[in-house]
Amino acid sequence: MDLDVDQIERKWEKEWKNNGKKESAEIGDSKRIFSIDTPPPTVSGSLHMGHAYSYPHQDIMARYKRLRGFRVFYPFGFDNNGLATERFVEKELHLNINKMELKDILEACERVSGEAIEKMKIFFSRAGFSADFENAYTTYSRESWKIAQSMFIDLLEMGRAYRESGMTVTCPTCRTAISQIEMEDQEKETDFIYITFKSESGREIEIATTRPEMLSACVAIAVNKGDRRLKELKDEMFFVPIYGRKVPLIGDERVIMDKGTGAEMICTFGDQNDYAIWKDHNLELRKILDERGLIHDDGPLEGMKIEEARKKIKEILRSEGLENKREKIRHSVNTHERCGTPIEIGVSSQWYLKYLDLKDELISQGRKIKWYPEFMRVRYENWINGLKWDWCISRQRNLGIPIPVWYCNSCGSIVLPPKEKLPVDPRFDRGIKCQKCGSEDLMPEKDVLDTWFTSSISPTLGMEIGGVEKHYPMTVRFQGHDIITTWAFTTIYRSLIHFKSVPWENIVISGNVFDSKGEKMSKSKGNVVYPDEIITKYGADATRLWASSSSIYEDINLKDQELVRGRRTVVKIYNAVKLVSSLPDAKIHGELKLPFNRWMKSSLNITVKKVQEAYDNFDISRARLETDNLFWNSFCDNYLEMIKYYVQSGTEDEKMETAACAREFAASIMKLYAPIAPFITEEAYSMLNMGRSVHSPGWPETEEEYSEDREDFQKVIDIIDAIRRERSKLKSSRQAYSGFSVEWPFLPGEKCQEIIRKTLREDNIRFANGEIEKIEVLK
RNA sequence: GGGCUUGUAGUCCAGUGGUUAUGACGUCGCUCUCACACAGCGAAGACCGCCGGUUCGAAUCCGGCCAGGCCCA
Repeated sequence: MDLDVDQIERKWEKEWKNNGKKESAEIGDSKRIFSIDTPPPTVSGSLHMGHAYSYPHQDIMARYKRLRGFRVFYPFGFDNNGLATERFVEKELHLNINKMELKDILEACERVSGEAIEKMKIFFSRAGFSADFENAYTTYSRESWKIAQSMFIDLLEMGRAYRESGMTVTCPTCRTAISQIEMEDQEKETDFIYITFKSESGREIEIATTRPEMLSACVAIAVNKGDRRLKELKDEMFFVPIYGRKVPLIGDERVIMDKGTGAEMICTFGDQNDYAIWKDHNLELRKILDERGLIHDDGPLEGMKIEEARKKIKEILRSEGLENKREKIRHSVNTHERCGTPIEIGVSSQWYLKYLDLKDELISQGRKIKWYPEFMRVRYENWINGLKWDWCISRQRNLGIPIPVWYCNSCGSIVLPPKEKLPVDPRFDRGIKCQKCGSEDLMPEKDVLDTWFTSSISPTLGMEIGGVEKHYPMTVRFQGHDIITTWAFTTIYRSLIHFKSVPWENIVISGNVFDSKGEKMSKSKGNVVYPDEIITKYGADATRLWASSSSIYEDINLKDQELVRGRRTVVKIYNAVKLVSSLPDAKIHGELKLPFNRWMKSSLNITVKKVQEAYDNFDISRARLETDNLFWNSFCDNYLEMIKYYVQSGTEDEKMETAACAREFAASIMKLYAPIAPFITEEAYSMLNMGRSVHSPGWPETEEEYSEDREDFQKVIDIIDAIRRERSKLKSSRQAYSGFSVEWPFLPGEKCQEIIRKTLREDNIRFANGEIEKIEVLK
């Protein structure tokens, strides 16, 4: 008969909800706190397998710690703030956000993301997560605004936040400035165009460029300082093809000699390298890109988008014979991670958070946190060492927490709202006066804060909004290795400047999920599998068992076989407990007499200790492995086979002792599995009539008992195994033999001989003490 | 290009110096035995990526190479 896993899981999901179980707040010892800083999932469509893989790890630890009597703080949030959500809503409603009123945009975002969050909650509940969803926060709530704005003002007052006009990295598609955090390198194939510049005196120099559309912004030609052309041509001025302006030749060590022709054109804001050279040589400013990413060259490219302009200028260069050569090259381009658009360099006023001065401190903060695994910290440090610019936190978008600032038109000072007035939205709120001159003629700041500005204070949000007692630093953060440089980094940074503390004592890094072939899942490849499909097919417990099947930090492929194994474990648990639950409901009194009870008790205690140590080290797969071994091998394959005779036909004492032991052992094993497979263990626990929930505090004991008996009895099991092997060799179901003769270096006692006979259901087994292990079949 | 990391039976995954390398999926026998055929018992299947070194002894430590992955340029 098939076990209806789905029905069982739904039953308990409902039961837990109805009982109004407060999973986070009141349970456990208030002096022993285990708090989890959960990365709020981004509200941008459906959940992916990465969520189904890494969120169970947190939940398993939360459940384990509750069993151990800890008070667990497990707040949960949803990230509905910022660009990702705004773009999601845009897509979902087929909106052209650029043509809408700000108010309408924000309203649409709030509505759509609210619906998406409800759907996500349904999934998290179905998957058996025990986080505090009742008090779930969102990163865009009024409370979040208030906290984020208040902290922004703190940063301003401590001189960490500043506004500056300078080079900015912008995304022409998303039409906003972005930070280094959001940049991503991508290999792209591009045309490398060779163009000759001629001088007034007819001398020539050939340059190569991947961005011919920037020609009208060209303000110099640069070669390496060691290039002989620098001496030969240094007094020449060269005409920019098509545009005819004159530009000088300069030398700079940053120009790579063997790339292209060794000469390149320097445009204002061509790329970061251009910008640096432009700045150091005090070259002319030529800005040809506007905020919308359109080119203004007062020439053939006027008003065109970048891609379009590039195509056009290549045509012109070719048709006018100005292009010497065209070469396909692959090179890496900085792009915006959200949309893949190559970034542009511009000049504008933006808000920044200063952190370049804190590199050493940030590294030492990182070292105060215990990383699981340790080597992941290296990535954090590499990232910090590679930081080039302060964190640009202003975004020219609609959805985001407003920067709580006005600018006084009379005296020019920055006007802040009083903290009790927070949250504010300068785009709508009026009635603020300049603190300095009293003027009411203020200009509101229209920019909003980067999403990471809010995400980076998730510990604070969790505690303040999630209704959790102050407990800082939190015990642990779980997250993927792909966001070490974003989430982990920004959180550690914010924690340092606001609280002079690390945000958590531990950080546990998990891997990514790939498809069954080990390839990244992507919509374009069509290999995306969604978590709800998996749960529907295999059940939530099986999915969680899958998530616990290998080391957390390893990338994992979504393989059927591991899910099948998980489901089998669930079925096996159910069946084993079904047998035990049919036995008389007895309690253990005093010393155990039967050797298999003593052996099982001892084996159990050893395993409990190992499992406990594994969980304490966040080594979930190890805990799973040890539990599996004990349950499947010792408990099911041997112990349960042994007790069958004794609970049926043993003496009254034997019956009672064994029934009581089996029940207690099964209940203990359920405790070991409970964090990983919360549903089936709850079902099993109720079948065992244990009264309480398997998830109530309580953990089996670990004292070593009967350890000598365990070792002795292992020899008995060895004999059983050997006879089984012998019997299997006969390949016959018919009893074509009358029994076995066993010669063994170890002679089992009377009771153990009986156990062997009864377990194997072979009445005729003769035992003798011998030198070697020898078994004969009696005809 | 730099850093980190992985490479164990057809497949997945344990194992960090010491006897015949763990377990699962799959395969092949036997068994529908009274919890479970989504099972039990048993069997076959691994030059532990390749090369070299350290060591009495290496899957395990060191170096090089090859092949993946991730992060950063």
